[in-house]
Amino acid sequence: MTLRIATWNVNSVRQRLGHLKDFTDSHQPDVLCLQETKVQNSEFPEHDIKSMGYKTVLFHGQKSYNGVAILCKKEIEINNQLIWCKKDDCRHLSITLKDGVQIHNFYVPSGGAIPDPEQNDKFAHKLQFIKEMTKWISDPAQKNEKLVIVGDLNVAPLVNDVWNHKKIQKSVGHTPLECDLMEKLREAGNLTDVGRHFVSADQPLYSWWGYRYKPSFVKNYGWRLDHILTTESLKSALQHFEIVKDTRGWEKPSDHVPSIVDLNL
DNA sequence: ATGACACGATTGTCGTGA
Repeated sequence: MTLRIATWNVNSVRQRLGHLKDFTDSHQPDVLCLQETKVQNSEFPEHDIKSMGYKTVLFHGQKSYNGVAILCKKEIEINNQLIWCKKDDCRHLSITLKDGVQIHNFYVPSGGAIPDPEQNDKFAHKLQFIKEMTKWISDPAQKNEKLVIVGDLNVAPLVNDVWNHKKIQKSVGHTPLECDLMEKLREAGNLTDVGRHFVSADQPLYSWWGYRYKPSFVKNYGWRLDHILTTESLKSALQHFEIVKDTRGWEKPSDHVPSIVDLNL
């Protein structure tokens, strides 16, 4: 059986319903994890999403900012949401499927503009969040499970995860400190970076193109901020990976595009 | 070189994203 999991920072679920339907129809994910839904639970467009074919729709949101959701066509055994950095700011949701595969959907804090935890609380929060994830995945109780960790991790860890490594090194999201923390997270869980499992590290690979500089997408000034990581027990199941770049060229797009993994279970 | 745009909550403009 093939399980297709996708992750997409949609930058407002209500603004992206048309794109969600088109992506669902064209790529048929079994599980679609969303970030930056930007809507409180009472306003979540549950009915619209269910009519796209998702049996189970889980959401954890707040007004204006953040928010995650998991859309699933399969039966779910367990669902859960964890608190990170002692704040319930809607950055995590997880499900466990009947076969024991756990899917964890994360929206890591972006970290503000100044890459200094002394001067910038948002950056301190981001560093703390990644450290907590590292501690969490270090626990053999997690590490030995069949885990798929997806989401907008807001770090582009490798040289070819940004369009200009030299220029961007001083920017939040690609500082040596953040890149190092991401590598430690990966090592702590003995995780496979699925994108780089399929696309060699010497090739550019991006999932985000900013809005502010208009021609960013045309010029391919991108960053790889969205990730899929799997634990060791799923490594042999990895079958296919894809970043669906097309969506960035659609009308009124999210600044992020979906990433997809197929697992052969 | 951090401005540029998009979004939500608001009614004028601000906080946020990265």
